[in-house]
Amino acid sequence: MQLIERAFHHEREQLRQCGLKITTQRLIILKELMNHADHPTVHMIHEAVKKELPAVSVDTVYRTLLSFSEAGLCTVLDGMGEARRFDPKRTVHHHFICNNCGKIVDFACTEFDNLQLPSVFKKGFTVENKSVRLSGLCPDCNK
Amino acid sequence: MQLIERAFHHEREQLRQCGLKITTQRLIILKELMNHADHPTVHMIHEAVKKELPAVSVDTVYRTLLSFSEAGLCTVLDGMGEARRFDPKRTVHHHFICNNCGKIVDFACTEFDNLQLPSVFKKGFTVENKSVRLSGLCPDCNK
DNA sequence: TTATTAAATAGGAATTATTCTTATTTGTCA
DNA sequence: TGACAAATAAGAATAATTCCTATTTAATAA
Ligand SMILES: [Mn+2]
Ligand SMILES: [Mn+2]
Ligand SMILES: [Zn+2]
Ligand SMILES: [Zn+2]
Repeated sequence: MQLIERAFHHEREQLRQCGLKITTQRLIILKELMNHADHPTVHMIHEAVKKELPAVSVDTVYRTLLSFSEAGLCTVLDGMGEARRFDPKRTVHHHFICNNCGKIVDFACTEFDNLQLPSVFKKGFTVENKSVRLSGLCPDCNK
Repeated sequence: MQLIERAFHHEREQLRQCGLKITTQRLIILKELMNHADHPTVHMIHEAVKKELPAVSVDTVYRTLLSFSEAGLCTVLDGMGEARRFDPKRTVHHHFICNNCGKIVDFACTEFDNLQLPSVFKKGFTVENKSVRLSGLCPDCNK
């Protein structure tokens, strides 16, 4: 555990800032998540983490990634009929999802970001998230 | 089956226009779907259909609703980490999803509908669907 | 530093949504 | 009416996610 002690300065600091207890599992999971620009699933992160921590449980990966998203360290992309995907990109952006291969492509859309919400949501609702979702076929799947 | 023979004129016509074989199951499932303005799940439709057709299988409801969506008779709202929801509303609209109770609220957003897609998608991609997704708390869940 | 304690974890079972398999039934169309 | 492809029922299989419980561990106060 000396290795862990020495490294993971950045991860350690992020957890501390979020008030999350610092555990070996969390440090490694956080580092793995930040290494994946491709919206990884729990399964992908679990596989990667097992290389450094063979006994880590799938439940821990789930719990940890969900607590990261609650803490604002990442976001969750629910659905697509498939497994939940996690997104380490912290800046505002949107997603195109390929209906054939499931690939997720990030894009920006400032015009949309600047749109006012419909007035229905002015009262009573709390809108926590606002995003554009495109779907269709990616260039690879378009033959 | 005389009842089915006589009624379901509208459903029968819709199936015919889509080139879908007309079966008792499809007629009843279609009618039920159109009765639900609240984005029903497969389970909800299955329960409703069983009242008229007790032996209908869950697999048939799945298969049928998916073929309806392929035929354009409805759309599928994948995800939310929960069960797939089906949407009989045929006009362009968008959704707010309550993170607490799961309720889905329709809304229109013409300004968004009129936005140009980012230029990334001009070449190579085929964008089949384009929508806004809001999430947060609905008035009921906001205490 | 050490003892205390609440939080985190491993491991596996349970749950739930969805898909698959196979034998049987049913529309469609000639 | 008869042939045949398509649709269905029933239940098994698969996969994602959550739950349960005994054990371990990080934070912190003495
Ligand atoms: Mn992203
Ligand atoms: Mn809708
Ligand atoms: Zn693709
Ligand atoms: Zn709600």
